[in-house]
Amino acid sequence: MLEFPISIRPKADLLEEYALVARALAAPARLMLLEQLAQVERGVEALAEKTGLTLANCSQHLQHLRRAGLATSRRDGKAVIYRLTDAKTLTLMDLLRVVAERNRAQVDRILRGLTDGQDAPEPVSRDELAARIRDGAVTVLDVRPKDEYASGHIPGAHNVTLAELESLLPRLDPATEIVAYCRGPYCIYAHQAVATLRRHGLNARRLEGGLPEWREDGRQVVRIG
Amino acid sequence: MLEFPISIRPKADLLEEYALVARALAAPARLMLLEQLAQVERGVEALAEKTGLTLANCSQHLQHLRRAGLATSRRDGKAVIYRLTDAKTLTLMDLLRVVAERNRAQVDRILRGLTDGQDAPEPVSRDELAARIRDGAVTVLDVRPKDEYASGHIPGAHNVTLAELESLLPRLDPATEIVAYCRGPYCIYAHQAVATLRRHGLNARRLEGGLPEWREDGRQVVRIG
DNA sequence: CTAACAATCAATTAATTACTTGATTGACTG
DNA sequence: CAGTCAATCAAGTAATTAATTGATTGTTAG
Repeated sequence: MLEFPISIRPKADLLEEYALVARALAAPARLMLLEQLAQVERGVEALAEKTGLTLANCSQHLQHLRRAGLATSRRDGKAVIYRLTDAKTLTLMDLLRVVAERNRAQVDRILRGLTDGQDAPEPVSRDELAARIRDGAVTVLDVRPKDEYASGHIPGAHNVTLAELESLLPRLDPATEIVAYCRGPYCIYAHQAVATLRRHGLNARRLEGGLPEWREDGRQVVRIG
Repeated sequence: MLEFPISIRPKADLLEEYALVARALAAPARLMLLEQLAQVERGVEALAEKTGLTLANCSQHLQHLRRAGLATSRRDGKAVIYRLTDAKTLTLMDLLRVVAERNRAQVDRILRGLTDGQDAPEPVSRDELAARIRDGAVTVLDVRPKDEYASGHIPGAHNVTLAELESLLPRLDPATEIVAYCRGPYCIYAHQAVATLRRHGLNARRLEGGLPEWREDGRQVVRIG
C-alpha cells in the first residue's frame, strides 16, 4: 500500500514551503503580474501583453504564482483565467513595499526622481477621499490605461492617462483639490501625475494605495460595459 | 559634479527593490536565522551554531537580510550583533506562513505528520492565555532550549525541552489545562509537545504564535540573569 | 606592538532559476 | 472531423544564487 510518507525532516520541509511562497514574490516579472491581477482577472495572453513578457514565459511565471498559492486559475473555454487567490496576497505585496521603503534608501531615491526632487505631500487616506467625494469637494483622477479604468474605478473618477494629462491642465480648477490614483503600491503613474499637476500650480495629492485597495476596503467600484 | 543619477526605468528599479526583500525571505537558511533573531539578538558565531550553518555562510546570509532591511547589526567589541529591524519582519514571516498553510496541502500534511495524524485542537489566543494566567487556571510550558528560555519567557512558564517531556508526564495534572509555546510561527516544538501530552491523556493546547509574538503584543516577559 | 578572536571578503564550484524555442495538449468552430 | 486558438510542456542555454575554502580586516587584551 502506498501512502503519503510523513516528513522525516518536518522543520526543513516546512521552511522550504514558506520559502516557496517568498520565492514566488522574488522576481520583478511576477510582481508585475500580481499588480495586473490585482486590477482585474485576465487570461495568459492578455497578461503577457500587459507586462511585455513572452507568452511561454508569462505562463511559467503564472504557474509559479499558482504553486505558491498567490494566484488561482480557472478554465473559460479556450482561455485560462488567472486571478489573485485572496486579499492576503495584496497584504503581502504591500508589506514588501513598506519594508523596502523603510529600509532601502534606493527606493526613496527612485521615488524622488519621479517628482524632480520635489517633496511630495502625504497621500490622502481612502477614508478621507470617500468623505470628500460625498461632499463633492474633490476631483478624482484615475491615471491607469483605459481598459483598466473600464474594468473598475472609483465612482466619479475621470480617466486621464499621463499622455493626456498635459492637455487637461488648462481645464482644471486650481481651487479644487485633485486626488490621483493608479494601480496600487507598485504603480508610479499617480506619483508622476501629481508631480506634473503640482508643477503647474494645482493642488494635487496621491491616494493611499490604488484601486485594488479601495475595492478591498469594500467600497463601491464602477464598471463600464 | 557627480550626482546620484535618477532612474531611467523607475518602475523596473522599484520592482527590483521589492523583489530584493522577497528574495531575502526565499531561502530556508535565512528563515531559520530570522526565527532565531526573533527570539533574541545574537552574534554571528552563536547564530551559526544555532542554525548549523558554517560561519562564513551564516555571515553572508545575515548580510543578505541586512541589505533587504529585515535585520540590522551593530558592533559590540569584537562581535557583530544582529537583530530584527522591527516588527514588520515578524508580520512578513507570519504572512508567508498563513499563505502557505491556506494554499499548500503539503503544509497540512507535514503538520499532521507531527501529531501522528491526530487532529490538533485550535491554538489558544494570547489574550486567552493572559486571562488564564491571571486566574491561575493553567500550566504554561516553554518548549524551547534553555538559553532561549533564559533570554526571555512568559511569566510563570516552565521550561521543558521535548527530551525532558516524557519524564515530566507523571507529575502533570490531567485536570489542569496545559498551554505549550515555542519560537513562533515556524517552530514545531509546541506542535510536538502538544501531541505527546494529548497521547498521554492530558488536556494540552498550543499557544497562537510564540514568544516573539507575545513580546510584540507588549506583554510582560521574564529574563534570567 | 603582537597575539587572538570575530566577522567579512574573495574566489571557486555546485545548484537553481530565468528565458527562449519549438512541439504538444485541450477546447471550441465550422 | 479538421482547423484554429489559447495555454502548457520539454529541452536547452544563460544568468543568479548558495555553499565552501582560504585569506583578510577590525577590535581587544596582554
